[in-house]
Amino acid sequence: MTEVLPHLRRSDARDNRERILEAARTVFAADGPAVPMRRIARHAGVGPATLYRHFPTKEALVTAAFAGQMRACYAIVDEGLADPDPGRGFTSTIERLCELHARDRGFAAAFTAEFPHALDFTTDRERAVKSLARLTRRAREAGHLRADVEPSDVILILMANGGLQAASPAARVKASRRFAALAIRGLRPPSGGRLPGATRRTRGL
Amino acid sequence: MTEVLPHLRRSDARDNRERILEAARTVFAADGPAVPMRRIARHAGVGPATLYRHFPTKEALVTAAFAGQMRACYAIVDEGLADPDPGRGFTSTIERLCELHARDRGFAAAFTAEFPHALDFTTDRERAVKSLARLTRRAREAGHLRADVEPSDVILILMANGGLQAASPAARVKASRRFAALAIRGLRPPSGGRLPGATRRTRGL
DNA sequence: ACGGTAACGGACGCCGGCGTCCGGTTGGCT
DNA sequence: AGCCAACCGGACGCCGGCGTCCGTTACCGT
Repeated sequence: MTEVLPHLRRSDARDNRERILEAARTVFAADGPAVPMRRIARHAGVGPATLYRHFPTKEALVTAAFAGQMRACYAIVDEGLADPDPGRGFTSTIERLCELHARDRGFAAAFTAEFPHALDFTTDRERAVKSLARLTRRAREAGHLRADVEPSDVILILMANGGLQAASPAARVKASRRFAALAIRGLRPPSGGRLPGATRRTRGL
Repeated sequence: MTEVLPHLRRSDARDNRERILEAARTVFAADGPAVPMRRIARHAGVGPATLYRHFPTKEALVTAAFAGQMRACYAIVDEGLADPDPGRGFTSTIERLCELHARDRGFAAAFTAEFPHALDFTTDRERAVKSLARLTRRAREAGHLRADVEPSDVILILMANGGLQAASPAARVKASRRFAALAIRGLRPPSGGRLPGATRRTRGL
């Protein structure tokens, strides 16, 4: 994991790398991933050249900066799968993912689809998506979700959650919580129990 | 309404104004309101100066370009209120608003909150929001929505709907439809009937 | 302690968007 | 038909972000 990169042979380089990553996390979280590279450099107390040497492209920086958040996502989904109660596992996963995304604006954008073609962790992302799908099917087959709920609906909800923009992070989190609760209700069977009969059809779709 | 502006005394000026507006609608709808002014000018076959003469600021252009969409929004909400069935009126309003916003990316952004302080139709927007609130309360009091649903939840849903980004407009509309159906279910009382007893509590909030 | 080199960061040129000026064009009125 | 002003749009200078070069600094190994 902690391989010796060709550079980083010196201590100050390692320090700078860390300072850059921390600055990136802070700034991205606050203002989204669209901020100019130089602002991150300034915030890290570092020249632009140094920033570019460590992370030649913004995508590289984003990938490195959000590796931790990405792991947190996996952890959330895995813990959901580990929950013996499929319904509770599903619910808490959605809630926690929504909150995570609300807290970190930059990560939300990156996770959803900031860089069109492929962020470096696209593969990892797919793994998480697959787990999420398993989690969803498990909850559905246990009768905690309507029969017509599909894994893609969860993605839909997560994307929609990303649309919740607000001035303060606190307001974002609050809105996100409310939204998650609402969306989860939308996925549950009519009476909350299991398979209470035919699923009522909804207009369109 | 069709007052004689100080300029526009000549026919070519009126023509250009129309061409600019049409170009703006097209480009904004396709790529959102962040596109450079010059691209709209080019698309309209007009020089930058002409564009700026007609619409000194991007906000002015957006306002003018989306006046029609804005009216469509009013119409949708008003028709919802005109529906004798409060539940159906509410449902179809949400569905139609979501679809409208999905079709026109630029308008969605503008309507929600593209320009922080005040788009020119902020007042109008507030009127629409008020009507939406009335529509919501009416549906709730008729027992078509859960007792704890608030008008702000509808705003929440519309904002969330704005987070549904997709490459093609068609995909956006499709996702938006699915999402609207899901969200509406999230607002309905457990068994779809009216006031079937105490509202089940949800974790948090 | 000292040489060599990894690493730093100020400074540079490039690009694209912005808003405006001004010489040329053209519609409208007599 | 001919004038005049309303109107057009190419061209300009400004700004801010980008990515890179190179002289300087300071870390590390002997």
